[in-house]
Amino acid sequence: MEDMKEKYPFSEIEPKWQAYWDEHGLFKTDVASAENKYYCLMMFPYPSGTLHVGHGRNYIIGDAVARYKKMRGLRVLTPMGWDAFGLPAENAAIKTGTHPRESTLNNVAVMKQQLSAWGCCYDWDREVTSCLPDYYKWTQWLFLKLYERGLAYKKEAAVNWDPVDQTVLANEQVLADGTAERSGAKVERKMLSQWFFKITDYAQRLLDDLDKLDGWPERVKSMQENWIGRSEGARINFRLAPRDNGGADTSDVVPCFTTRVDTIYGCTYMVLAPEYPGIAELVKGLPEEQDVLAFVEKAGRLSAIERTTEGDKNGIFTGRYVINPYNEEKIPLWIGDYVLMEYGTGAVMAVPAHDTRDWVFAKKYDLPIRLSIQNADQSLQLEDMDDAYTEDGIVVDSPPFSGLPNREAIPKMAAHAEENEFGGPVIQFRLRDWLISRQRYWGAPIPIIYCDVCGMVPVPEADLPVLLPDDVEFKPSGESPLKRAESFVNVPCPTCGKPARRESDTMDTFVDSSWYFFRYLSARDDTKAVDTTLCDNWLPVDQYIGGIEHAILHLMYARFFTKALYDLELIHFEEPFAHLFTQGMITKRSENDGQLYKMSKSKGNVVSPEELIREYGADTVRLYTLFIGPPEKEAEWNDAGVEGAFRFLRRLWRRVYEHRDLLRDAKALTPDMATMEKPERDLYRKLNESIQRITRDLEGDFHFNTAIAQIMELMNAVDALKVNPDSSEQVRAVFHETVETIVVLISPFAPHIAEELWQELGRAPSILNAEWPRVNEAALYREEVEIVLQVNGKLRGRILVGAGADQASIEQEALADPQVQKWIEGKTVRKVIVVPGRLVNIAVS
RNA sequence: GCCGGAGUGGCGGAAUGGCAGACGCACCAGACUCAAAAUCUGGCGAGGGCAACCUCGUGUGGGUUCGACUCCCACCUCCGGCACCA
Repeated sequence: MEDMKEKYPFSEIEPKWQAYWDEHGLFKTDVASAENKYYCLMMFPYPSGTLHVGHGRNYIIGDAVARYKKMRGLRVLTPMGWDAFGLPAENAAIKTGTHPRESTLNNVAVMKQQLSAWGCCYDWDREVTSCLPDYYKWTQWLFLKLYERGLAYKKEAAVNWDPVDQTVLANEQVLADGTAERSGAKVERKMLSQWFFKITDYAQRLLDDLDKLDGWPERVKSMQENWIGRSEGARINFRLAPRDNGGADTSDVVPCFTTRVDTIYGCTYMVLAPEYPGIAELVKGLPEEQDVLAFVEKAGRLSAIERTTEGDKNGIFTGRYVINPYNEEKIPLWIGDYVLMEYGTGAVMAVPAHDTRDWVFAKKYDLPIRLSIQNADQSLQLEDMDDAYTEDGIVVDSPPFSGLPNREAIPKMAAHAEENEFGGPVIQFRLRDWLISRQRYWGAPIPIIYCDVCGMVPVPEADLPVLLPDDVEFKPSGESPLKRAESFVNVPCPTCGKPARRESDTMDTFVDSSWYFFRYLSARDDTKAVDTTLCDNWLPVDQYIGGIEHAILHLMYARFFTKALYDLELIHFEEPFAHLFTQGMITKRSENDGQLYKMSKSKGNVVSPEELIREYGADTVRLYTLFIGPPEKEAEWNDAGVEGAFRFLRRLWRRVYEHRDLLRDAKALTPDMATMEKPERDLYRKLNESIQRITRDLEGDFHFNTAIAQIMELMNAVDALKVNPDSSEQVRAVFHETVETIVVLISPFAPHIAEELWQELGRAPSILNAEWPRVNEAALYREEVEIVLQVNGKLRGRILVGAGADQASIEQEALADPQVQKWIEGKTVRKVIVVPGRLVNIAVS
């Protein structure tokens, strides 16, 4: 063996061990057996080309978990792949002319190299790349399966239009402030015919099954719950009052949804969304016609954000009336821009006395207001109110329901609607169907053909994949660039053979990422999308690791896909991820304004790993990243902190170097508690306490920061032992065992140095095959324990007592302690609390 | 407004209801050195005291308890999600 280098030679050993792991395929997993399986999954990245240390946290955490679990004897599956379709590559192509496939695959190669330089190991035999035909063929196949089941459908709807990326977006991809999640553009509304996945069919199941996800963070579950937005209420059909002139109407019912049917006797008007179907019909020939149509037209031009600015509500009277089925009252029918067509029925029963929005609208347009709920002391007076009363109370002026507490009235009044066949209880969700069409090139083509004779025809499975053509001009025009590719668009109809046209839109890239974790199990299988048996054996994923930014988007879509595949009987489980870990973002102060931001080029606060790895090595970057704070929380990157991690690894290296001869010779020695003196006995106890604590930290929620702190403490204790070649046999034995154990304990975090030192200590590589250290319970025993002495809860001293000391004698000793004497002198001892092994608290007065 | 999470030294952070501030960073002092770097040793919440020690201290105010960063109630601030969703 080569002589050990004095200076920690990270730049030599790191590439060496990376090559070793690669050659020996240490993370290549045979999935034929699922015994002791552990599926460790990291969200696969978009290959943007360069990773910064903020991205790195995800992979470093995942790699540490995978290494730890492997050493615990589990058969770990850690695959990696690429979410490789997406707009950045296409936008770059527009600017530079480089084909997205080329730039994407180049970026994949670069990022693979980066991951390797971080020491992150994967089973690359299972690599999936979503932009390659062997993957997107199956994305298309799954689309067809959803289509067959009616879960993929096309409809005309008001959709979110991103004017910068020139494409439509799903609701999930629009932020609360009305800007696009990706481009930051202000989203516009457009009426377009688009493809949707019917995720709303799964709303209740997606909500219910959140309860099963014990391994998920509460906040992610709560975010999904908010997003799904279930509310219980009632559907009530108001009758349209006939025209005065007796003219006919296409429909004579206006249904509405309400969660407050108890207030329906206070309903004084009704409001329709401007997009409500048939408004033109409704007002035809009335004096109000022109004004109403102008109002509708104007509302339609406003963006979602302009329309939904709270407070300002605009409306117009239609000239028509509806009849409240509870009291047969005729009330005016209005149109209001605050009513959403997408929620409920697009019609709202307005109860200004008990709804703040209706109150504002009624005041503005001088509409009548009527109380139908009274407060507890019956003191509500309309004249005194300056806002709606939305609290609970007693139903009034609502025969035959008057006098009921309103919460009790709700089910009774809904049942009344059902009995009389003008409505009944219903559940309403906020969740909308998932819009998946994108008017862009770099995505999986939607496998549908439009034939003038046969209509919409799915591409036959045998014809998959529908390949993306290469010769396409990328100019964004608001229509898919594929639409201008003649050879792509013009195809014979698969059914009748007549000339037909292909769908030219591509799928949202979130479709690709909704099923990749199934594909890892059979990535090279060209006969089917997913392998049912392998998936059933290896899923749900034991540990999923990724960013909180996907709390709703990807994680909801993937759950939906899993349930849909379950219904298709392609798999036999309904939730894909048993445990979810969302790591916090790494932030850094911007040099521009000194504020903390997520790392991004535009903020000028990006730390790239290359320079750090060159200067300190990958193990230092890994150790610091894991030590920076609790991994689920945000953390601020601090360059000085990196230095600290480096110092620790260098110290560990030096300690082994300094004592290399002693360590080699001590290999044959065994720690024996019977012959240990106190100093090495203390270290031996500390060693075992550390193993216990570190294991607990990792088994819990991956508390790497405290685990690493514990290793540092143990190292401090090693140094305190002051070992030298003349030390006793037991000192040398304990020293050897402790150093060797430190190397094993640190190996998930700093694997390169651990491998090198492991070998230096005369062990055969790889350390990944080493067993995780076990606690020697006997070593934890203390002959003497320190007892803290308190008087009235304040620390007044400490004593050492034998481990077996009984409460009475501890109490006696405590009371005899001079410090304690001082504080209880002249006072009455009222109570003495003895917590064995911990403290004595003496209450005096 | 509703839902979720968090407030601890100069900084990142640690503490099964039982010694608040582990570990690291920064800083200060000392050793080594011609010197520097590196390394090693020690100190490092605030206030008081020559000192032994004492008082205060985990966002604020109450409460439970022998004992509260930890549990309960009310509130403040910050972060995230939802929000004209009827």
